[in-house]
Amino acid sequence: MHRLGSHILCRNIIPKCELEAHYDALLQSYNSLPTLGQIHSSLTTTGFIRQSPHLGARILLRYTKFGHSEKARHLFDNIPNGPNSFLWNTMLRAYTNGSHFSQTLVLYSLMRKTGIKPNNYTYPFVLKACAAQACVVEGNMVHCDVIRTGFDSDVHVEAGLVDMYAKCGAINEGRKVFDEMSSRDVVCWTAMITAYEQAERAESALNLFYKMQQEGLSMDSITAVTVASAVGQLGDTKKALTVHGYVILSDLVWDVCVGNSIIAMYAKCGEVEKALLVFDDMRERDGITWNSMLSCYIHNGLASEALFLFDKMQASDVKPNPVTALVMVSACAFLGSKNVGKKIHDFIVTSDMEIDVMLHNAIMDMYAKCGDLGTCLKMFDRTPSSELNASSWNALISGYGMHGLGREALEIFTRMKEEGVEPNHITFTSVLSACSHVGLIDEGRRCFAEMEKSSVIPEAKHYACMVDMLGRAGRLHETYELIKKMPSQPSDAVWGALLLACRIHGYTDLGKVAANQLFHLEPEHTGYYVLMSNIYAASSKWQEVGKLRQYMKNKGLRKPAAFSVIEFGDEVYGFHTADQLNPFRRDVYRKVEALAEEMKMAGYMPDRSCVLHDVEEEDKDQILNYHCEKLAVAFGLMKIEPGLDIHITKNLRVCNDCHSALKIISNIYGRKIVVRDANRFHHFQGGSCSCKDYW
DNA sequence: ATAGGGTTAG
Repeated sequence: MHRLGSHILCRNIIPKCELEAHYDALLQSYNSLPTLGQIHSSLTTTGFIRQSPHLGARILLRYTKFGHSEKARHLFDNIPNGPNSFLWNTMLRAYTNGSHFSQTLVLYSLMRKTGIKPNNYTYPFVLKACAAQACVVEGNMVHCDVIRTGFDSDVHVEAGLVDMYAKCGAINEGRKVFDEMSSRDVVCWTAMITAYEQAERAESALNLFYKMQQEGLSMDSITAVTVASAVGQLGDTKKALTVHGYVILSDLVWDVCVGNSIIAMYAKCGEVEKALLVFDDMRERDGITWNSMLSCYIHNGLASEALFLFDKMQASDVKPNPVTALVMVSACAFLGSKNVGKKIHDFIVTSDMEIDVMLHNAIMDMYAKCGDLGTCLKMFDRTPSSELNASSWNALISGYGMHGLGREALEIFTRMKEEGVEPNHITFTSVLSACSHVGLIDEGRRCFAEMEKSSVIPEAKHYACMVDMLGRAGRLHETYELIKKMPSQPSDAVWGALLLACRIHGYTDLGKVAANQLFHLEPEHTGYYVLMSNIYAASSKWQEVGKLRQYMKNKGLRKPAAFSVIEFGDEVYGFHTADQLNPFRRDVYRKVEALAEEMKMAGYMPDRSCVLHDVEEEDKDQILNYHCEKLAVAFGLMKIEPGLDIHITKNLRVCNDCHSALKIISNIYGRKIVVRDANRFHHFQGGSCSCKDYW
């Protein structure tokens, strides 16, 4: 600041133009806000700022660069003879870029009142502010000004208008502007395509994209990303391949953002291998690239592949970020892999990444879903209540519920309300299903009534919980009445819950009502055909059973593969019934057959009704032996040292036969076996299950 | 001297 001071002292002997040049140079070379403030204040105290509008404008510009719109505005208001158009635009830009959108609009109306003429640079800033706040009325007024001042054929202004209308939800207005343009460049096309994509009108977006190509315009990386997102919405592999082709032809695949969006597009189309090919071919990968590939695996049911890729990511030059952590933690929750989950938790704690509420909640949820309620509760208790939100409480409530601890879940629900946290739709789902798992009917009814009085609108999933709860408890007619009273169309979950209740309690006719709805709503869902044929079988209606089976055969419907995973050390091992590739299959199959003999000695009788295949009766026992949860248990008994619990996660519900077998096995081997199925936890110990056979 | 389209991981 010495130089600056000397200039001020010598101001009387240096001509004004030279002084301006000096300050210009100073402003160029000093790039920090404090210095700028010092220059500003010395210019103010010496009064130069009044003598030289040029310097004032310079400082104003600098202030806007640092995002200090207030300081800039102060200078703006004190410019002798008022600011020129350029400075008006600069000031508007400062507000818009600083997200002070209402200030932009206020200043714009001041500009009009003052009689300053807006120009082609003015409108984009103002339109952006309207778009950001979805001010369609103001936007419309600006549009009128645009027409009045004759800037309605400027391509930048027009693109701004299209975008403004789209962001205000007035797509058709935007389209009108778009259609009336005399010439459109790639930006305008992309603005219009994005408008459709954002409005979830993916077909329209793609049609417009094809039209753009027909007109001979080539896309750029932004177009590519938007179009890929539109295809992702449709989940259409054929279209995905076409878009991928265009991207290759336009030489855009090497753009990281484009590559990322192509991976996400394939992920949403269920094309894991294609996504992986793109991933492997990328020349450059950022955090989003890795996270996209990880979540591609997870959303397509390949969580163990995700764990493998996560290790590779740690060895790469891109380090995991909080989103990576979130993706991985939920993968572990899905798989029920507590050891891996803990490893990732440790990684999160030791790396210095920021843990926000969302991640914190996801970790608690992971522990609960991996059967470690203790750690979940400990984390909850150690968190200051100011840092807990509804999802934190939900994690605990659903955790207790899944373990069949309905009373505890209700207690937490009460505490949550006492602490002033508003329950949301997930809270009510968790509470209702907690009640359902243990048959707390009165409490469940009370919660449902409470929800009807609260601001949470009961959705189909809440009705499904109620139907499940009442149905399991045998109150089938009450259930049916509830369904008839539903304000919306009953979903497949609702009818499914009723069908299950009919299976449990042997109601054939009501079952048929539910099944007919389901066959209509979800014709491809095999589980419902299986349930209905179980109902027929239970009342010896073999002809009907045969008819259903034939129907499934004709339609080529197959039961989704049952799958169990078990953790051993830091590895996750998967088992499914006809797995010829499993490296442990020989030992495991031998063990499972030995188990069958041991169980028979302890009084086990295979439940052949659990086998739907059309095979000889003796062969059914073999099929039962190879059910995936039995294979996983056999593996666990061989590998996991005595004294440790055996944890298994299954993608479907445990079948009746496996449920009774696991009870007996827990008794013979004196081990605790914890199984999480599609609905809840079963803790097998000493010959009985924590669900008390109510499931 | 100033301007328009942005999603992709959750």
